[in-house]
Amino acid sequence: MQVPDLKMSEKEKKILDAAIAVISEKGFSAASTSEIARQAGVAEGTIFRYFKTKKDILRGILIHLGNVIAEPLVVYGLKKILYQDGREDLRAGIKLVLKDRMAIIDAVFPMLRIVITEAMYHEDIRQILYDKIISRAVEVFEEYHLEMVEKGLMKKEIDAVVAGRSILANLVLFFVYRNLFGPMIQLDDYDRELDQVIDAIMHGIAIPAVGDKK
Amino acid sequence: MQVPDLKMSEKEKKILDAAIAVISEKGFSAASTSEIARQAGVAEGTIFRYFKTKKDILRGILIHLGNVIAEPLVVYGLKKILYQDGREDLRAGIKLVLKDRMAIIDAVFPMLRIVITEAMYHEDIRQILYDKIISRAVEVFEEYHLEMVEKGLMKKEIDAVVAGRSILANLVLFFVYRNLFGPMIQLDDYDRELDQVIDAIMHGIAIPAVGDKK
DNA sequence: TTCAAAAATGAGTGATTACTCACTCAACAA
DNA sequence: TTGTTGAGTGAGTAATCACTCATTTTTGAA
Repeated sequence: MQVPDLKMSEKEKKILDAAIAVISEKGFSAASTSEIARQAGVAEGTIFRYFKTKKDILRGILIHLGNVIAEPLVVYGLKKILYQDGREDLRAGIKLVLKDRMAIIDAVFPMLRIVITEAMYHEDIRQILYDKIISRAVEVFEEYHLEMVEKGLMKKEIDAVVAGRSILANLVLFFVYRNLFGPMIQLDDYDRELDQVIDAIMHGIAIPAVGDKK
Repeated sequence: MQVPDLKMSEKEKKILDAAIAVISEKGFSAASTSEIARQAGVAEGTIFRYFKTKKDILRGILIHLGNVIAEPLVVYGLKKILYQDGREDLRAGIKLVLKDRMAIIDAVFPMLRIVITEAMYHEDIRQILYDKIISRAVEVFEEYHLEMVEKGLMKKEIDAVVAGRSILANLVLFFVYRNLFGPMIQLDDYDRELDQVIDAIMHGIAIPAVGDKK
């Protein structure tokens, strides 16, 4: 996925694209500015006209992710589910959105990999990640969750954060299992497994005691 | 958490401990052998008597994780749940085990962070991770899952892999949310949130349709 | 106590790093 | 045509890197 324009010169876009590619391949520390320059087709000095330091390139990637990618990844499509009433519609809607998100994650994975990795090591990166993406995602999901509780489709006993995290968690590990460990395992039928994942998210993995209502 | 002995000289242990500390702090590429040596209290040359290359140190950490840490992280305590019959016992057992796992993850987090990060970038590391830890974990959980299905406590419609992944996923994101983003958020009561997480794992976040049995 | 083998050392090596800066040159104004 | 500007350049710089190896220190059997 290419970096779209946004008050950004052609050169700057080229450099960011190259930086994402190289850093995602080797990791931030192992990626050299000389290789980024080569990949971008500019002189090494040019990079430092647009980014004061190498770390500024990382910040640029992160801000870009927040501005351009976070919105479709988090918000887009939720409304589609939000205004369904039937339970089967809900399930189908969730499936659609999850499939869609899998595709988006796939497309922006290089960028995500960089951000996730660096967030594990640097509190300042984590702070930006939280401010630009996570807090916004929580906000959006809280609204959605409230709507679902009012419709009697989601449990009010489970907080929005826990519920949202459960969805995200299952989605992420589904992705990791398929895309990172895919070569090592015998992959099940995608749709069948996704159905099970949704089942686990919606109704859990345990059999409820007889007579239990919730 | 310190590296325990296992056919390992005092020096080698010291170097591994220092390597884990330094690499976990800065990342593998940014960690220098000179700093690892300083932290270990040995000369830089000594490191290369025990590890042929820097990458061998990483391999050493990974193998150590597989040999010593994976077992308690994955297997230990499952039997405690396995031989409970009551449903409330099951819930309490899961809670105990999850709490215990949170503590273990906390203790080995430096090591985990290194392995997870490098696994994201290198297929060969991923392969070792799969062979030494994941495949073993799947094996253990499959046995547990089968037992639970036979007791009528877990759904047979959801595969062991999906069910186990759901538990792991919720546990991991619970940890990440609390320990990495803890400073940025207002933390709920730990036990209350953990109860909700278990609820989400066991019975899902959606309200089942009236008349539904599973 | 003696001495050979093993372990440990740290200065040295060539390669690579992020970053600088004196310079080039295309584009436009006067 | 001449002068001015600033984006773009890439050789240069000091620092740092992983790794080597000649030398010193430690060890333990005789």
